[in-house]
Amino acid sequence: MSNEDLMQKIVSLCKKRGFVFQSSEIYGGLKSAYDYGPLGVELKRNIMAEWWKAMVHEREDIVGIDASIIMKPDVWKASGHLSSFTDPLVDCLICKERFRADKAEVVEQGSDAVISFSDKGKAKVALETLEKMGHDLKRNGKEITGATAERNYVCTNCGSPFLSEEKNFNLMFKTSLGAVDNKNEIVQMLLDNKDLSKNELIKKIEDIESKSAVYLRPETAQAMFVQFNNVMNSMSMKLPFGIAQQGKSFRNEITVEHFIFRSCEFEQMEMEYFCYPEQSKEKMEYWKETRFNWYIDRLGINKEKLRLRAHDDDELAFYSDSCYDVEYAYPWGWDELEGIASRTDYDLKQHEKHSKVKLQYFDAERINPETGKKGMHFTPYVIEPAAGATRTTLMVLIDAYDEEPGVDGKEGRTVLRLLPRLAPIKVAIFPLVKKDGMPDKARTIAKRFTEKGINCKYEEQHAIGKRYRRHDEIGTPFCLTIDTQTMDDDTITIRYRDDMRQERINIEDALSIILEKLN
RNA sequence: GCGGGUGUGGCUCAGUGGUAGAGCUCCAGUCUUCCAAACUGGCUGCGUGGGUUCGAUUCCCAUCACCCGCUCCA
Repeated sequence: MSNEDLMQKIVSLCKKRGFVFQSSEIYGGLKSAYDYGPLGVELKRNIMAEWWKAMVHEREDIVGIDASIIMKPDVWKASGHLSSFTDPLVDCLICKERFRADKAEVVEQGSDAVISFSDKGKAKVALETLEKMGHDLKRNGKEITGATAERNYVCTNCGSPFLSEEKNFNLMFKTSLGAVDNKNEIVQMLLDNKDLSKNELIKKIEDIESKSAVYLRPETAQAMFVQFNNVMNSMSMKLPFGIAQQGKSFRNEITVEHFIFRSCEFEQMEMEYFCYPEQSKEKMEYWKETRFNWYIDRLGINKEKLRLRAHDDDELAFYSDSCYDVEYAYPWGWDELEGIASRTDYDLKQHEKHSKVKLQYFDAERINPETGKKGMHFTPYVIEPAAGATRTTLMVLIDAYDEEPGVDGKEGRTVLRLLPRLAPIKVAIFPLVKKDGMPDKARTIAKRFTEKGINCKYEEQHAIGKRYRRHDEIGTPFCLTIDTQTMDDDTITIRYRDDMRQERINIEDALSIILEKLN
């Protein structure tokens, strides 16, 4: 099976069996937006619950929060997202290349511009385009000359000075808080300033808009820095300690791709681990190992398909002193699942600077080198394991997908070999046939599972074989079947998804056997 | 954003300038006692908007979405 086929099959299975649907499908769909169906929501929640269990419940040193998605814009000014998330993008009108104006090589305004192409043919086509635009230029082989640089940069690809206007592309979703409509104010400003240039007017409109502008968070991390004091004080946290959060984040991605892998609305599982500066190296080692192993031990992912990759120096954000990505071998290649970044004391210090509120830790035992006495305030360093819940869900589906060919003239089957703990439905309970009191008996048994918090599904339609195969396809690890013998001696058959093996067991034992296999 | 491809019932696909079929699924019934059984009957569709035409699912244009590659990815 080719990799492209695999992705198509996953996407198709997701829709067919109720894992993931295209958002707003009946209206033609919305780019990069997906809805989780009845089984998808179970799977995603199970994955996120595993994370929460491992990162919060099972640990003394980490606590969770659930912050609001919209925060005061000052947060994003301090974090740097407002400025660095805004890229001035320009399109080349000749070669169609899109590039960042601030990253283009600087040239002298008014100097001669040479537009060059990889071959004569492309140059010829470009010359025709330019003629249609009303420019009379000369072509010499692969190059076109005679144009003048109108700005202090030209196209990074072909050197053309014929460019679109700079468009500010903000990676954060902007909206406005409050029911007030500022259109009147904008119109009045325009009427009052008819003599201003276009750029000056844009600036003024932005000023008006910014009064009510708020942003959807592009990451969950900032709330954990902003609430540092509240969490530390209310929970009496002692260094090193962590704050964890799961939730939706939003980014106006330039390119969205690979189904739910990169989408504008996505879900994160992030944790900020605060520590003494001198501990940060050791904690980095600890977290990258811990997080890597989580995928193997707690999600049951194939070890061979996971790797830990250190960022090159040129990949590192300026405030970060080291960063590792947990990557998975997706059908399209190795790609990111989680980033574990050492962020130094950058974030807390930024917020301290902007909010004028001290975001520091007080250690009563530590000797302050300045005074030589016990007791010292300082800004902790932070290690941030930031995982994508959405892409983890996709990865789990891909990793679990398997097809078995049919043997002895029997139909082949599709199996999701999910770890039982992650399966949307843990147990399916069937009456062998729909009569002789079997349905009632089966329902009674199903109730005993749901009462224990195990997601259990009763089903009676179709033939028994079809029910088994359908549950293989959605990853249900156990099927229990009630037959005539059950009515006599209270035994049932348990059928295992992975090898289709069947065993006859007592009803009384079913619950404990399955509970054991779920842990 | 660029280039290429795709869009036909729930799924996978076929097909035609005269409003469409198959397999599977689904629903009802008969029958069925363990791995997608059989039989009978039934529901559901040409992504959207324009244009050409007597007539468009088919041709043209636009648009939306998805896939592949490039670009981008704090």
